[in-house]
Amino acid sequence: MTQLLIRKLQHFASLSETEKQVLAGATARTLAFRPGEDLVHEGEEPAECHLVLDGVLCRYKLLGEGKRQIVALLLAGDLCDLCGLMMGRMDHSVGTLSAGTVAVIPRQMLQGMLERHPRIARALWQEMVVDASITREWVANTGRRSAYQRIAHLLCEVGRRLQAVGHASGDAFEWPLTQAEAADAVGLSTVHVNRMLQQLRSEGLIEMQGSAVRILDWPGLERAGEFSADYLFLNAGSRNRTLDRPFHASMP
Amino acid sequence: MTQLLIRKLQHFASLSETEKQVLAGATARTLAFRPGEDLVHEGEEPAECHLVLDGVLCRYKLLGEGKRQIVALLLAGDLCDLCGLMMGRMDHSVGTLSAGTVAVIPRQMLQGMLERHPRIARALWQEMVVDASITREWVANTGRRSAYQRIAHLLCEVGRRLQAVGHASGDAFEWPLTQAEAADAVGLSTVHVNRMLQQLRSEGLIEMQGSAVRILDWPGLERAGEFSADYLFLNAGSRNRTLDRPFHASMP
DNA sequence: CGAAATTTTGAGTTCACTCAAGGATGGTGG
DNA sequence: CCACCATCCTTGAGTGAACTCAAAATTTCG
Repeated sequence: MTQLLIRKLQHFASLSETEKQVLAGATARTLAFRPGEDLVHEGEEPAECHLVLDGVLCRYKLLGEGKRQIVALLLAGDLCDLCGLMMGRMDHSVGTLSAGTVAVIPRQMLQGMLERHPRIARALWQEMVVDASITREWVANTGRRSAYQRIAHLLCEVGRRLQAVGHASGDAFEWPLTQAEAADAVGLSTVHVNRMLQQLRSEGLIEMQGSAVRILDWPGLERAGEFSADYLFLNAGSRNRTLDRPFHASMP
Repeated sequence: MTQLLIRKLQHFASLSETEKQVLAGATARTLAFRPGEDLVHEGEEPAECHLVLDGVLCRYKLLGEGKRQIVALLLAGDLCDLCGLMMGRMDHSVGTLSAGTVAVIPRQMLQGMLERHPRIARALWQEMVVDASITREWVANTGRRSAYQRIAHLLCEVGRRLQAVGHASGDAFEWPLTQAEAADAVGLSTVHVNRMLQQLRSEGLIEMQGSAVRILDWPGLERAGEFSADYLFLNAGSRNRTLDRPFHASMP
C-alpha cells in the first residue's frame, strides 16, 4: 500500500521502524480514479495530499488558445500535490491519464509527520528535489531536442521509472499516454508524435501493441533520445551525502 | 548582505530574531565572479552552498552536438546549489552570465541551521518549491509557446523577479543575457531571438540600450507573453497556509 | 586603436505544423 | 454477440515558423 512510498523514501533516508509505521498509518483512505478527471486545479489549495498507488496522472498547465502543456508525469509512489500544501496554492493542475488509485494523506497527518519525524520530512523534501530535477530535464528535452529525440527520451523515462517501482514486466510496460497526451508532454503536434513513434518502431527500437510498449533495444533507444538516467536519482543511497544528518524545519 | 536571503525567506516564514542572526552569520565569505565561469558542474557534489548577492547566473545542461539548454536563471537572493547538497550530486551545472558576487555558506553551517532551526529549514524548502514552480513554467514556455511569446515571457519574468529583489529601477533593469544565451534559455536560435526582440521593440513594448532594458508597456508585454506572475510566488505571505507550523526533518 | 564578441541582415532550407480524411480500436448497450 | 459510436491512430498534401549558413555592421573591451 503505502509500501511504495516507504520504499521510495528509503532511497533517500533509512527510516526507523517507528517512522515506517507512521508512514504506513498516514493514509486515511484510498481514492479510485478514471481517466480524464482532475485532482486539483491551478490556483487552488489542495485539501489533502495524494500519493499515487496505481495508474498515471500528470501535472499540466493550460495556456492560451486551448494549448496544454503536461509538465510532469506522476507514477506509482509519486506525491501529487505536496507543493500545493507547502505554498498554499497550486501553480498547476493535476489530472488523471489512466484509471488507478491514490492514497489520501490528511494534511494534519502530514503536518504531524513533518513536526515529529525529521527523517521523513527530509525524505519528502528530497522527493521534491528529484521532481525538480526531472522537470529541468524536461526543459532541456522540449527546448533543445528534435521531435525524434523527445519521444525516445520520454519512452526511456517512463520505462525506467516504471521499472524502478516494479510496474514493468522486464522491458514491457503499460504506455499510459495517448498520442495527443504525449504531444502535450513534449511540445509537439499529435500527428508528428505519431510519425516519430512509427519511426522508432520501424527502426526496431520499440514495439507497441494496444497500450503496451516493449523496449526492444534499450541502448539504441537511449542513444536515440540522448537519455541518461542520472537525473532520476533512482539509486540515490543515503550514503555519502553532505546534508545527511537529522534536521528540523518549522513554520511561524 | 545576506539580508537578501532573510527578506526572501521571510516571505514564507516569519523568522525569530535568533534565526535572523543565524542566517546573517551563515556566510563564511563572499566570492566575486566574472561572466563565463562555472560554479559547479553536473555530476559533482558542491563543496559549499552559494547564495547570489549580485549579478546573474544560470543553471544549464549540455546536450549532444554542442547544444546547451539554460534551465533556470539565478538572480540576487537565489540559492545556486542547495539541491546538489541535498542529493549529493548536481543534476546540472551552474555558470555565471554576468559579473557579480555570491555568498558562500559552508555545508556544516547549513547542516546546523537545518538541525536547529525548523523555520529556516522550512523556508529553504519553500524556496526550492518556488524554484520548481518556475521550472514548470519554463517547460510550458518552451513546449507550447511561439518564439515571440517565449521572448516576451522571459522578459517579463526577469523584470518582475529583479523588481522583487530591488534590482530594477522602475521599469528598467540590466538585461543579463546575450542573445545567444537568451536563445539557450528559451530553446530558439540566436538569429530568431534577434528578430523577436526587434519585433517587441518595433511594437513599442520594450526599449533596449546596451545591456539595459526598459519595459514600456507592461500589460502589453505580459499579454504578448501570456505572462502571469502567479507562478513566481512573489507575495506568498506565511498566512493561510496549511503546512504552516513547526516541523522537523532529519537524516539517518 | 584593434581584436573579439555580439548584433543585425539576407536568402534559402527544413522540420514540424495544419488541415482533412480514412482506418482502426474499444467500450456500451441492445 | 453484434452493432454502433466515440476515440484514437494513421496517412497525405500543402504550409509556415523557425533554422542554418554566411557575411556585414556594430558594440565592447583590453
